Amino acid sequence: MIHRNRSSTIADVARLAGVSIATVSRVINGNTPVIESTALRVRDAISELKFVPRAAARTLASRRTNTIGLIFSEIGGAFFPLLLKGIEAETRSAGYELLIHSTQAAHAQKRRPLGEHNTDGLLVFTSSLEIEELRKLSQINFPLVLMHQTPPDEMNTPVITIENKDGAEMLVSHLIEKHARRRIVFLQGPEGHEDSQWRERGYREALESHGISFDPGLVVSGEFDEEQAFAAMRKLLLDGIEFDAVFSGDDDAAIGVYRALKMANRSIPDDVAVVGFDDVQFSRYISPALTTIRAPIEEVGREAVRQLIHLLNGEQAQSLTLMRTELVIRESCGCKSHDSHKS
Amino acid sequence: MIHRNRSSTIADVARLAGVSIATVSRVINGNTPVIESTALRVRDAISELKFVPRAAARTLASRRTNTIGLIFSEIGGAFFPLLLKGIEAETRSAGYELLIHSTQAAHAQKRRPLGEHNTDGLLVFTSSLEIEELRKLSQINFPLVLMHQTPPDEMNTPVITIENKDGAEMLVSHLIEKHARRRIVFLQGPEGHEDSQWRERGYREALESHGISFDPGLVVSGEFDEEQAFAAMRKLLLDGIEFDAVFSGDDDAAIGVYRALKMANRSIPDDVAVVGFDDVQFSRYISPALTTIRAPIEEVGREAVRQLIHLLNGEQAQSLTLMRTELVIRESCGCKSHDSHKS
DNA sequence: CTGAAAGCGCTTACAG
DNA sequence: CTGAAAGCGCTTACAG
Repeated sequence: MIHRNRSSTIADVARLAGVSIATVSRVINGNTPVIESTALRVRDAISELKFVPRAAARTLASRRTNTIGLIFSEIGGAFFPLLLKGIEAETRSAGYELLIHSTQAAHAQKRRPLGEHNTDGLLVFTSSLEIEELRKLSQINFPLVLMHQTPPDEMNTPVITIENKDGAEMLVSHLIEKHARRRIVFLQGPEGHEDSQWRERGYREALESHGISFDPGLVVSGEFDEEQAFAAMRKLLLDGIEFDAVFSGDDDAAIGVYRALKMANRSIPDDVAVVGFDDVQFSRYISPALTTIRAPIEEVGREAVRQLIHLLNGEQAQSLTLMRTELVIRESCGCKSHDSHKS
Repeated sequence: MIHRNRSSTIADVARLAGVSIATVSRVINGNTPVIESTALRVRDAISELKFVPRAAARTLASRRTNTIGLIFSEIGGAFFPLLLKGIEAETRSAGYELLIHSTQAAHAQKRRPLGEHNTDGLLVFTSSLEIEELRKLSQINFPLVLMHQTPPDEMNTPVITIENKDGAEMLVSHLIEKHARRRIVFLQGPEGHEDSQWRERGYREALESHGISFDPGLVVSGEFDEEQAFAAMRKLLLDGIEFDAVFSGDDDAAIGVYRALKMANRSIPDDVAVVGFDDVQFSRYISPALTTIRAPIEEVGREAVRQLIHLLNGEQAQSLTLMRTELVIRESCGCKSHDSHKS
């Protein structure tokens, strides 16, 4: 360990200001009235000594970590930055620290990385935590907010999610109504993925309300993943399945769909219209620009923090927050671009 | 505050195992020999009580936070996820926690969000921290590693950065040699941005070594930003400046360049070749696919953590780590795509 | 190899 | 409004 001249503590401040450490603590926390003149002396001493309270000591004494934990599975995807941005901003403005953990490369960890021992509450994205883990946390009443995942009934944990079904329905209805498509492929996400299930429901309802009968042969698995979607489309093409549109499940998968169609010399959107979901950064830049659903990802993050903070304050939290989604029409559906962003 | 039945402490474990808390501490930390049979009893007690040590108590007692801090300015950009991914993985595998702070929306914070009071060391990206702040931390010998930023001479802080100059030189030489371009615009990044300065140097050396004289009229500011780059290109075009290629400074700026050129009906790459820098996610998807430099961003993050950990262990750290960059040839330079990823 | 005890740096009843 | 003191839950010399 490198030698560092011990930085000052609350005792140093108290001595310099000529008060007790209790008084220093009170002016720092501002939760108990302190006579202004002494408060002033304390503040002077604090800035003279450049005193910064140790987080660990405060946590230990107050039994609050003042920290929120975020558990996410795929750091590094196109989805994460936006979510994180919202969460970071809101966490910070509420005066909390943010501890992040990715369960992605989860080598059997001996110690739970995030939990009651180092956070006051947890934000959990989709299936980044085993349902059993969630249940345990819920049982000890540990403050928890889920994003894009509904908890088991008995778990009464607040969840923030988006209008997946409405979004999907808008998308598919648009293909049917404006572009006269009737054989629309749907690429499912990972097994059990809730976003995918709702999107599929929206897809089916759109078909139904337009009198198009559901064809199970048009529903295949794209895993919300470029490569998987590519493979699935290749197979469909090789099998000679007929279709005039693809709802790729999400934007990442749309990339794979584009590749497969181009390889097969099917033009987008003339031969096959393609639509995605999420509106991540690259969606407007691919060619043709992707028609998709804008999900308010950053706002999902912010709202999740807000609900968690309600919980931390012992207040009531909203058990379900459903965020509106919005149709973003570009070119891959067959429209001429409406996107104000493009020239 | 919600009531939670107090979870078990080291004292509970000690009682159940019939040993002192010191012994429990020793088997947890494994730094002092403990006879196997008692160690076993302790481990049993730990799992029976589901004991997890409080981070705060350990920190306070050991005077180590076991936490690394990351200071970054622009969460939410295309660059951040990759960097974070590398940092997260390496931090975790070294057994440290990661605390993240974005200085982006830095409302005057009363308390330094990350520092000696809550971390053992800090990772700082580019200019996300004032040089004065850096100096203060350096003066008290606080472990610090910089990314993409060289410290003032007296500061002897390790830095991890990439071969900006080489990369830029490869890019510009490619334009000159393979595509016979001679009037190449360079879009600078933000004022004082080190990456930009090196890239400009590479640009100039490439010109020089090919006997092309430097024209200051071709160097304008794009700020590594889509909108700024768009505006800069518009102006160049309106001013009637002649050019046959653009090195946009980074990939984000390339998007703005594309828009401006398309708006002016200049074809890419026939009329104007365009190259970027970074190889972020969207670069292969835009049309035409962007020729750029691949920077090993994730590896920069990992290496930064490694160096910081050397510092934390009181070992010598490498004062400068320069990561290789790689030319990624796609279509915007005028080549037919070499990118194995595309069909 | 193990225990008793001091101490890490704060917060917070409890008195006054 | 302010102080003395207990206590938060660990780690780590110091003895033995």
